[in-house]
Amino acid sequence: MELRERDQKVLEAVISGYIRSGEPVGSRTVSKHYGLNVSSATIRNIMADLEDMGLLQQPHTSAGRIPTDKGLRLYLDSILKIRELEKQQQVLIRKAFESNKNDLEELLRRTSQVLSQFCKQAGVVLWPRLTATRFKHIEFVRLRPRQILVVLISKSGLVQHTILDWEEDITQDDLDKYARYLNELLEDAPLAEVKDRILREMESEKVLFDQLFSQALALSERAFQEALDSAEVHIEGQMQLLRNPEFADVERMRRILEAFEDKTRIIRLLDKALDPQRQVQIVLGTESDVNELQELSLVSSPYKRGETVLGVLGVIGPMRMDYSRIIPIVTFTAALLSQLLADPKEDMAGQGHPEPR
Amino acid sequence: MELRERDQKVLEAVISGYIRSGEPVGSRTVSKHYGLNVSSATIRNIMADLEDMGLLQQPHTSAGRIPTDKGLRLYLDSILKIRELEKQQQVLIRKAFESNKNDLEELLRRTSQVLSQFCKQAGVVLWPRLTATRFKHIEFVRLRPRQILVVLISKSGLVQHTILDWEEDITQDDLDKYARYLNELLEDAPLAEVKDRILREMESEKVLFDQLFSQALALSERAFQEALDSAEVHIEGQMQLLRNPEFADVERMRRILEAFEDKTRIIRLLDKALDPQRQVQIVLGTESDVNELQELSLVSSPYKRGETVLGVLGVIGPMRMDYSRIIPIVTFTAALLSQLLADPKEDMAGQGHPEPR
DNA sequence: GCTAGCACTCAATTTAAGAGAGTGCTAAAG
DNA sequence: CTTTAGCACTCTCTTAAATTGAGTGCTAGC
Repeated sequence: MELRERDQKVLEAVISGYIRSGEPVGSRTVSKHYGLNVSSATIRNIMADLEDMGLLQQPHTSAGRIPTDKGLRLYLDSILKIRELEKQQQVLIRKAFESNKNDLEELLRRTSQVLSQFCKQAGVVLWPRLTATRFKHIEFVRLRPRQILVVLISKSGLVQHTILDWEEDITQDDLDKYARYLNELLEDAPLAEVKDRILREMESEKVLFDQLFSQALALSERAFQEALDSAEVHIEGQMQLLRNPEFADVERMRRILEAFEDKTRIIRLLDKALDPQRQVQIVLGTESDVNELQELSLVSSPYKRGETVLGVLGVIGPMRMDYSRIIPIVTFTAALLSQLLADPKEDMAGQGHPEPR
Repeated sequence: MELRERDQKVLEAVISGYIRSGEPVGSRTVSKHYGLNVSSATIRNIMADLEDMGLLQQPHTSAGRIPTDKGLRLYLDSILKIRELEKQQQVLIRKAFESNKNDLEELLRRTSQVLSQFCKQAGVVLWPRLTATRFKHIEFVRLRPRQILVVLISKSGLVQHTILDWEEDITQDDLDKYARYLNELLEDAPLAEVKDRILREMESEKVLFDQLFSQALALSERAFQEALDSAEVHIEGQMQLLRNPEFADVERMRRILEAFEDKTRIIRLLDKALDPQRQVQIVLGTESDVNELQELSLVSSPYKRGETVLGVLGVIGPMRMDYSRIIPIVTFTAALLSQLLADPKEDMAGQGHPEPR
């Protein structure tokens, strides 16, 4: 079931017409405005064929056609040609990043704002996986008896804290000792390897006979467990979605926005999109397993430092998005963010120039 | 212009009818369902009087009446009697707090969830003002040359961090010394006084001649400046608002929800409601200066540790909320939170039992 | 001062009629 | 065999008119 050149053209015309207007596209419109020199009747025949193939569908008899998911998928995979982002837009986006606070979290929040603003949809940024960064510092603070606050800082400046309930009370002095020991032991270690390193250390003789060290390691193990599992995502401009006419129905919109409140779903979705191989990935809602997001679609791109993928960023909008406009924005933003991250901080695996202390 | 008993009754009937249904309430309904033994014609006369007084209004001729802001205000201030929350509900709310993680931030997030869930509106919690808590720990980490990450921990377990750009490079060893010095100097100090204490210390002779100390103080001053100014608010269940039929208009709803995205507005609103004198405060949107929230209303209550007001929590919903149900929930939740906070951590001014180290 | 009754108003709902967009099919032309 | 013109048909959307119903204000009588 191969598509001939002309059939592709028609599919493309229907899809881009639908993306522009949100309305079903009829044969007349296609024959007139998309430069195929055939009559509307011919288009109708082709459209009927495409419908048989499951690429188009009719909301009702005597309406125009809209793409099915399958049709959209085909369009995205093999018809749409992705251009580079216009220079002009590039400049604007660069400018939006200018008030560079050097604070990573700030930078990521800004990124999601930029995405949302330029794409007029919801912008999402999945926080860097801690496992992709390097250890910088750990600190224990005794909040009250048997309760310890652990602050973990990655070399990139991400700060994570957890409160641990510990069976046994530890004085602040001891905690300080633990921290000094661990800070030395783990200096500059990739966080992904930290747990291994702790386990290896736990087995070494030196530790086996030192109550202090072994407790420090046990403590840090628990701390890292909590820290490395956690994932965080920042979503900006969800309300832009309300601008899309297809979400005029409040009840439906409410369900969708409620799904956004539980971020674990979004994280799951983004996690799936974290494929370092591909520069851009598009997940149609129907392809995901998140029921509430069926009618939406995600355009995402991983961002990296050097060769290491840190996280993903992207845009969530209605299936009917102007992909030809949004894809370049997303990939450009991802590249720009990667560039901003690469520059002055060396945090990535395999390229550490440990700084002098 | 005094209201007679009966007039009050009618006002109350109209308001509670309107709150229940969201529709204008007619004279027949009032005379039938609200146990005043007078005919609808009499009610009509009274309603006309109340309208003259500016307490009621008609959306159009031949519609029933709805309260004006003034009428609502009068109702809230002098007619509505606030009952205690039903025992049954109390138990449910207590239960919702049970998985007590001891983590303050977690607790506050949970609180806003509870508020949103039980009130079926948006729940908000203004984070404790750092100035109301005590100093626990400060830590400096040199991220890269001339860039320092400051982590500030309050005794209650709140963690704040900022990145400072410093003119001059400081080694991690020196930073550690600074931290030790400051941790000793500021031990258990109320954060509100910390800046004073730093300034005083800066003038003392001991420091004047010690380059190290003076830089430590300068650094910490900048850090505290950033930390103490920041305010944070957690909002949960905004989407519940979409459930209210008066927000069926997507465009209007979008504007409101967009206002939520910029939290500074909400913070300003809550800040105004932070009156330690009153157990519960109600701000009608029209009384606030936030344009986007004109159609909403806030029911809030301060929460404390001991006698110190830490922050505010509350519920944001349409003006037409079931205040008689929501006010008890809000005050109860505030009291419960205060109780949960009071118990095992001693962090409040004037009652410190500093823990042994 | 209260109430029954009635004329009147206005929004919301229902109904009917068109208009418009688009299709599928057929038959003729290329 | 493919393309095209033509036409009947379908279905939605818009508009206007008619109807319904809730509610009011006013008046006159109790």
